[in-house]
Amino acid sequence: MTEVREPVKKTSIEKKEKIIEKGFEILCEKGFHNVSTIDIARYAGVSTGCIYQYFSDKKAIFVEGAKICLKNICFPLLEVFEKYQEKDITIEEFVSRVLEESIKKQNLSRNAHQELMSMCCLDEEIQNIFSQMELEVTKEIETFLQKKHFSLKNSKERMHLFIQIVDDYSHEVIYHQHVEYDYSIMYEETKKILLHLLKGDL
Amino acid sequence: MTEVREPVKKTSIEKKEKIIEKGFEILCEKGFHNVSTIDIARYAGVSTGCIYQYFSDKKAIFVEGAKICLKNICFPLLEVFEKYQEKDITIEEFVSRVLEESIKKQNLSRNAHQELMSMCCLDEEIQNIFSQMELEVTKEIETFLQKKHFSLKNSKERMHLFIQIVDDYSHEVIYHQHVEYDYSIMYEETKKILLHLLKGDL
Amino acid sequence: MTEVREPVKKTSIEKKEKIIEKGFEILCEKGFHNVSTIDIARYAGVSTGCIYQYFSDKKAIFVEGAKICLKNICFPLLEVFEKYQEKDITIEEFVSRVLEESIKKQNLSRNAHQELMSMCCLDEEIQNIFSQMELEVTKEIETFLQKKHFSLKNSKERMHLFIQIVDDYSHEVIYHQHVEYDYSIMYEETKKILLHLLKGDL
Amino acid sequence: MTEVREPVKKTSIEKKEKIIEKGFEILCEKGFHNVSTIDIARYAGVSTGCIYQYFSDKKAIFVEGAKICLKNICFPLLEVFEKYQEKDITIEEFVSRVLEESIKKQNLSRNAHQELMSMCCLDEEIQNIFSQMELEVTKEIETFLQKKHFSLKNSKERMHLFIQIVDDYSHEVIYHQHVEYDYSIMYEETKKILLHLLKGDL
DNA sequence: CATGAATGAGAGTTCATTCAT
DNA sequence: TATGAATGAACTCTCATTCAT
Repeated sequence: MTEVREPVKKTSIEKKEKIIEKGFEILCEKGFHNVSTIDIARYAGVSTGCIYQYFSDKKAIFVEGAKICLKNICFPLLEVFEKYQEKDITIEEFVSRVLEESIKKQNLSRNAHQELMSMCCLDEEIQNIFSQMELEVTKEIETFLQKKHFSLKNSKERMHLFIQIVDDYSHEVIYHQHVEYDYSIMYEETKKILLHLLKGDL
Repeated sequence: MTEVREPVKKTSIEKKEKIIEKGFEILCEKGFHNVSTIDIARYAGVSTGCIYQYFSDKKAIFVEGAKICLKNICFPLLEVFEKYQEKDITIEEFVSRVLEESIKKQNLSRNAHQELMSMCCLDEEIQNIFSQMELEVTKEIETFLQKKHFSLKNSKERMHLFIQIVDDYSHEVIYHQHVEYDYSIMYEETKKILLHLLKGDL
Repeated sequence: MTEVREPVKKTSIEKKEKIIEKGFEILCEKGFHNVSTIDIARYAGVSTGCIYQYFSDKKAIFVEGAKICLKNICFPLLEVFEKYQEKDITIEEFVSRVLEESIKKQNLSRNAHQELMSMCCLDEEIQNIFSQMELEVTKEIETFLQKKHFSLKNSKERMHLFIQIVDDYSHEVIYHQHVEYDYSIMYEETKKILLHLLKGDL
Repeated sequence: MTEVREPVKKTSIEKKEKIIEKGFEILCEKGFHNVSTIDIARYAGVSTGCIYQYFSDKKAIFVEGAKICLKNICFPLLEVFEKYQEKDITIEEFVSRVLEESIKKQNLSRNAHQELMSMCCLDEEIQNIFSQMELEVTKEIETFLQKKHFSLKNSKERMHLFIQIVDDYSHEVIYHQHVEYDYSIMYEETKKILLHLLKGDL
């Protein structure tokens, strides 16, 4: 394996970022195994050789992209938490914001989520990134609840369920589109579960 | 594509079944794209040519395996429903049985679930199999509830959430093994949500 | 290579003949390399194993078929020679009959000729069969001419040209179908050449 | 099918040409179906991957080679026509030159002709290349004759016969080598036919 | 004798990675 | 640094041939 360099020149940094951005985009759109490094290079507007200057292999591009993508998904949620920590917002409104924000962000990276799930299942490195992110969000919500003077029993486990259900919901809304389901009802039912998870009176 | 034959002789049927069983096993364990047809043949104890007598291509083996695997996951659940339809079982006990059965079955096919999720995301054929199975289970639960004289509001959407959460739970228990979580607490919290989904008083 | 048996039972002889007939037919129609032994077996209504009882390999079927096919093409010509040896037929009429008969026969085995030419070029065994046949026809024409009291100078070489041109003509008429050519004119021009080859007064 | 690139660098152009030259050579020598892409690569001194950079598949190499080969066969003939258009050459001498040139060229590409005929019979693409070439030569001869003030009846059909017989002759001389024939006699007889075709007084 | 399931070497083709320019 | 032509191992799939039944 050729030595991987870290770019220092401004133009080089931009090049690396371009590869991550465009590379992750096309990898997610077409699926990791259906995209060649030549495709990535062409799509990012660089040469194949250039890719191997900044990345050890094809997977590394995906991993870098995944990290950024997850941050982009998580940060809006974290922002919601922060935004409403000081304000006089009800828990009900909070849950609504979280769901809305989650859908909004997943919509921005439709295919990304599919491919992320795929890779997550098969690749330990990606799995760890996921875990790490979940922990961060979990902590943030707990802080939020404490500030709101909610003392939650079994908070860690409930937060996990909370995140999982938020994720399931937005995933279902965006992709599956089961024709049999009424998504406004699904929304209400999901909200009820989330609320009870936060309120602790299940 | 060479014609695909359906085996009639007993030994041939066994051979086809062996390819599905062993093939699906190794495909799930190592990931679809990390296993060659030669690997599958060797692992199943047949020749590569033999594989192409009964399957049009590599994916066909996975699809056949996936169908059986999903049946194996779903049937135990359906059995639970049937088993307790006539008996004097409480809803609480019912939910416990469902969770236990779900974990038991997923344990039998650890890696399968990971690879299934992967492929499900990327392949429409697998997606449809999943959808079909969910519908079947949904109907079965509804029948069960009717026999128990529960009339459920928003039943379809709740059933979807029910199945999803059961699946999340057993998946989490088996794979993620987040060290931070207390799985007996997770179990209790999950049960509470499931119960409320069935009772309708959320 | 398993021993090849010569069939003795009547049904077996019929089976071998069926394989040659049907096998050669499909080999010519689709091209030697585009037909598998399984195709041949199915088309001839026998098992693949059966083929290897009477033929050492796939090529052997083609060779046997080619021999018969060439006989079928040559014999009608030879018949023409014989038929008109005793009768009071003019050389002009004779040439017409030869051309007509040649076309008629090639029409009966359209694709055969194409595939024969292909194989002839690449395979010495087929080449020899061709040479042998040409010699036979050559001799026959000479005999015919002697009976008609034509003593021909350079007869062997002229006969070769004769056969070649007859073959070219019928091949052109049947396959090429160049839209630019008027085939009745081609017929007349060809006849003139052939006549002069026989008459010796070129 | 991976995209096919057109080489621009001098070394790459040479590489592509090498593949055509050497590839066509070995394909003709051993027969299209008896040569693998690995054989071609090895014989041309490149990697298998390199072949697929410049050619969509194995057949494409053959087609490119065939085009060049046919040009090499036809151009010397066309040159003969041009060369003697202005000069005070007799038709008799002209025919001699054509036959000599045809043999000379076919000798340079012995096996090519065999394989070309094979493929021509089975592949429409090659057939078309052949037809195209024949038309070109036909036109050229007609032009030649007009300049010599020969007005030929049935010129198209006669030109077709002319080309066919030239081809037959040189093919026979080079390959068949029937021991029974005296090739100097064959030469004289062929010349007579060709002359009469041009002179129109058959 | 007949069968056709099984074999496995070998086919054409792809693509992550390298390296001379 | 940047390039993209070149590499060749590895892939999926085919089919002439064999052999247990």
